[in-house]
Amino acid sequence: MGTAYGQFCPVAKAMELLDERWTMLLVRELVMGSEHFNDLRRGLPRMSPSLLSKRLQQLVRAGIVEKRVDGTDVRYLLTPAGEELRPVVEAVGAWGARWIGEIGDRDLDPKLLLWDMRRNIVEEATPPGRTVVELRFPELRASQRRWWLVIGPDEVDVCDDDPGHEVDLVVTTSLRTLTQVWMGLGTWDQARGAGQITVDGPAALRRALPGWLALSTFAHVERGPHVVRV
Amino acid sequence: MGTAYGQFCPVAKAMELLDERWTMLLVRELVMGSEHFNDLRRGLPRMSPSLLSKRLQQLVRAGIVEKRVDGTDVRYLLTPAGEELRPVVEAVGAWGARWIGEIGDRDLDPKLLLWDMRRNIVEEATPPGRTVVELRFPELRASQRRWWLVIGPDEVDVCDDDPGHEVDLVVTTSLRTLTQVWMGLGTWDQARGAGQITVDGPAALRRALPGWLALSTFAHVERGPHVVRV
DNA sequence: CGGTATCCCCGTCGATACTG
DNA sequence: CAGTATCGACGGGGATACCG
Repeated sequence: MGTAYGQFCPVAKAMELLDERWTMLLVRELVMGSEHFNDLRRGLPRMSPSLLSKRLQQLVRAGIVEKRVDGTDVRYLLTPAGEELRPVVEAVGAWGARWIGEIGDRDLDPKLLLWDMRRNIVEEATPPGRTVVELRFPELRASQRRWWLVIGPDEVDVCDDDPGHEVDLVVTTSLRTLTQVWMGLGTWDQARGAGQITVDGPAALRRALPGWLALSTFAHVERGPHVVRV
Repeated sequence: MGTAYGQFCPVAKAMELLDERWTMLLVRELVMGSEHFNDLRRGLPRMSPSLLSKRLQQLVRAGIVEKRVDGTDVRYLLTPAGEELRPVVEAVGAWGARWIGEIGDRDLDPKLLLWDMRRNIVEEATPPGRTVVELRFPELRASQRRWWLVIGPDEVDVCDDDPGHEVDLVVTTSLRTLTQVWMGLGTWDQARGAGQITVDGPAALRRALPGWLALSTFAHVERGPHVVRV
């Protein structure tokens, strides 16, 4: 790992493992349930594959992650020690949600947002059969303007080009608005009331939408004054 | 801070502030109550003063630390946002105490151990007047072999050379044993029973010692299998 | 899908010295 | 006590290409 701190303190020893760039975010992805290399990549799009590979090896060596190979299927699973990092990730995320000020445009990413949303969709609350939701961010450049969530009976897909299915719901908003709603800063209904989100489609589907589109893990953290600059 | 992650996730935004080397340990020192530059240095002896200065400035800019200058007196205090990092430090330390395997010889440091002990001494439980405890680590080289804790009526001093006062108690042990007791791996009495610690001096003082020499903040964490290698 | 290999730059950090 | 100044190396990590 990084150079040792030369301290016996448990905080120091733990941070020798955790303070390298990307490591905590990788642990976050594992805690959130991603197991495959390319799924981890989707949650960490700015991390190079070689660095992801290196970090995974470090965590395996440390005893935090188990690499389970089953034929062609490779999974990275948290060991019990790794699973117990969940409270650490939660404490960090709760602090961030509570104190970090407004996020910059550089931190908005439609692909990442959709991927996060995908992970939290409440399958039991989705309509039977297949539901296709199109998301439109008119302010973005063409290649990032339209996205599709294909909520099948058994799985959810995120597409950045038209999957060809008939669209059931069209959500039009700004990327910032949807990100903020997802993070729990203002509610879906507030944003709709303010005209910042419009939803087109059958009334039943529109009403049901907030029921299965669960928000971020940290959406319900009680907020502080958001004074921290980062 | 370090390069941005380009993610809106609160974990990512928080780690942009916290994942640089030394930062979490500096926050630990502040959470533990150190306020002066040179006190912070004592808790972070391998950190260069310029880097400490830089990190403090970063934390001040971020809104986590307040630099309060009062004449010649300079103090670094946690803001409310910084104070709320305490649960993060505790989660990290608890995880480390529970899972990190045996610490290496490189992580043992008598000066740091005594400084940590000094901070946790229960002043109300110390004997009235001045008590001088000499600690002996026979296995260390001469310059690190003898230490003195001078527990005055109002303050506690750590000395690495003879303060000249009459010594009330002499504790002889190995640095590793004392560090492990301090961290909660085995008790004072167990170590004494095993002949790994001897205490010489008046019986009343010997009996009282464990009462005012409080252990590490993380000594009472329930331990796991200590399988993590770092 | 699941990674490795390579290359090179730039920034961090460590070391040391020095000052008000 | 409370820091700044300087400087060099080293290696982390970003980018890119490529393989099984």
